[in-house]
Amino acid sequence: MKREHVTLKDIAKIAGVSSATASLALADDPRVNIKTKRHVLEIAARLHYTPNEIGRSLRAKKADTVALVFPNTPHTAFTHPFFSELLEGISEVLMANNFNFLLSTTPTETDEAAAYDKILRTRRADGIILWPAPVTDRNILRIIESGFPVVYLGKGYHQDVLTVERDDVGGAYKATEHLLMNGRKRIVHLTGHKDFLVTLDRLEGYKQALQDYKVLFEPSLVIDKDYVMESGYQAVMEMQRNQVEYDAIFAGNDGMAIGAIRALQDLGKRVPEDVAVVGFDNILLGTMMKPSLTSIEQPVRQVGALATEKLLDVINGTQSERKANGHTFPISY
Amino acid sequence: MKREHVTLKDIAKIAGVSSATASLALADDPRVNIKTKRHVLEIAARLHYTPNEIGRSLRAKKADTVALVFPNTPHTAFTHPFFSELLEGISEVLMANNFNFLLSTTPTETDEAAAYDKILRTRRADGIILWPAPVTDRNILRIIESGFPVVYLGKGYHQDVLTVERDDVGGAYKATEHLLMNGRKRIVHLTGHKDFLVTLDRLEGYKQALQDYKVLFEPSLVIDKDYVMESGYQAVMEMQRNQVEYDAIFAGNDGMAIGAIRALQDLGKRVPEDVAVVGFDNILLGTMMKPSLTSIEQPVRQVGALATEKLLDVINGTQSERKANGHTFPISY
DNA sequence: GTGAAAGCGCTAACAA
DNA sequence: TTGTTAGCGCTTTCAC
Repeated sequence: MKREHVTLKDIAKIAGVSSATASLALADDPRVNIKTKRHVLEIAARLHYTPNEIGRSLRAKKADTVALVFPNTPHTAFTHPFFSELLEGISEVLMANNFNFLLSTTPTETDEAAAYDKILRTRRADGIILWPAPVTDRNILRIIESGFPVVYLGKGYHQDVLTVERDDVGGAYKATEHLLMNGRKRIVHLTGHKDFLVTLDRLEGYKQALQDYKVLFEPSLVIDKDYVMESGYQAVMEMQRNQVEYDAIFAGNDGMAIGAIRALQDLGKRVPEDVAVVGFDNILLGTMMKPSLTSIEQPVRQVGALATEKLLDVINGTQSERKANGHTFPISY
Repeated sequence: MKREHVTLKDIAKIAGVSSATASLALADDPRVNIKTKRHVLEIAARLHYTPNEIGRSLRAKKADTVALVFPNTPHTAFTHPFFSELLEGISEVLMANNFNFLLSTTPTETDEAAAYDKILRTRRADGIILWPAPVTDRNILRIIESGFPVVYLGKGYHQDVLTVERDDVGGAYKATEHLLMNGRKRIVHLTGHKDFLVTLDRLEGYKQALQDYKVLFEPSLVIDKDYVMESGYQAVMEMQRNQVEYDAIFAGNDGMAIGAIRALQDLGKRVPEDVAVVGFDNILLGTMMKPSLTSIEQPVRQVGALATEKLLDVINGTQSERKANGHTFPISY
């Protein structure tokens, strides 16, 4: 018993006007007679008329929709700790602007190209928010060059792309500095996937801090991991087996930090007395742990919101589309 | 330099056929000559043609899109621990079926009605997945009665609605039983918002277990809270002030459990020796805490996936739309 | 086997 | 001030 949908034509017919007039009336166009307008509006309200956006989209050649595209692989998945915050920031702005929010995930990274293309060509969305891709990903360039409105949530590796990024180098510098100022000398750094720029940036910040504080950088203290909680745990266990000596850990994200702390506890080491640990992201759960997790705050929600605002500007033509438009968020801790 | 879009007409013109034939060729219709077909397909591929889905939607009167609607309020927000898992389950099924995923949030619960209506009438989506609403919410009924394909992620309070729910009573029963079997007698229950059915169900399971184990239910041991980590912390502190005696806590979710554990630790109580704590949701972080959090597993991802599959069945007409279609997920721990 | 034409719901240019 | 017409891109009869 699916009710047929009430359309503009229905309204027009009942009101005894043409659909053009009805359309104008609903758009509150000054040309249409005030009485007719009221009449039309009254009928529309009574029948709970809402314009079919598909029809409107086809006509206007825009979808009033923004898509977030990202691969749903373990390390960039939904379960990524701050992913939900990002969604929240994006969603807020979109809803406030009466835009729709399309979520597009791909099972693997290689399918990403297809997903981009699809969004691009099916015209289901007017713009795309891109999740940071591996630096090796060449698809990004294609999208950017297509002229389609895009905002990239990371460091732009193309002059013309709109970006919103965080100061990962600076954040990592602060984290490391914090440990150095507490007198730590042998600071382990647990990295994420090395093919992400974020990872390289955090490593860079770590190195810079060491250098500024005249502590020799020791490659053996950098453990390549993958942003997963379990890896933090394993890293500590591996170091135990390899008899690595260290008095602090700077983890590439909070997940690894939490895993590391757990491992340290299981080994009977005291945190932070024996080993101090600093994370990155400042997820809420860190504050409730014992010991509390020291972490670098990531303004993820604001990143999402700002990225969306900038994208909408481009879509609405409020802003010149192709300009170096990078914006770096400061990171506090 | 926004490139104009390549349309079916373009393909047809270049191929030297009518757009009707081009359309049939692309749909692999047997009527069209194999040679023409190949020719058309070749050109389409070369020009990277993808049908405009808006046009197609308008014609077909369907959007190939499913919307998830929920209020973005603190306790049902994105940051809800298992929210991301739900998204993942939904997303997986939708992408596999070439459906689009629309995320629709509302700033307040009262705006939800508007959001539903909008989705319903703008025809942007063919079906809706409904986040569990407060039992007091009357909007749900309107949607259900509208005949629009809907699946509700909770206990149906309408005979005709398709639901996917979890066995919250049973889960809470198990959690409480676990504590009782460990010899605990004075078990505190931290509840979530009382106007959600989940909350009432968990309370019910708690009561049933007590009864079955011949432990007197004591209303003063039920503390009304709101599923937020901080509240778990506060609850313990309040009980301390009020000199409530207890030897176990069954928290309505993991967040409150984690908060409670932290408070207990701050008060110098040992977990689980002095006070045993059981949570609900089994979020990943619980396993990395020290002490590890005992929790009731929620198959949230599967709930999302199943809900989506059932909804697609309804949309595709694979399944009779209006039938008692409840499905209860078993909960393990 | 192919093309012409109609129409999904909407809006905008143009006429009246 | 209102109506007529056309067309966004697509698919689907119905002729040929």
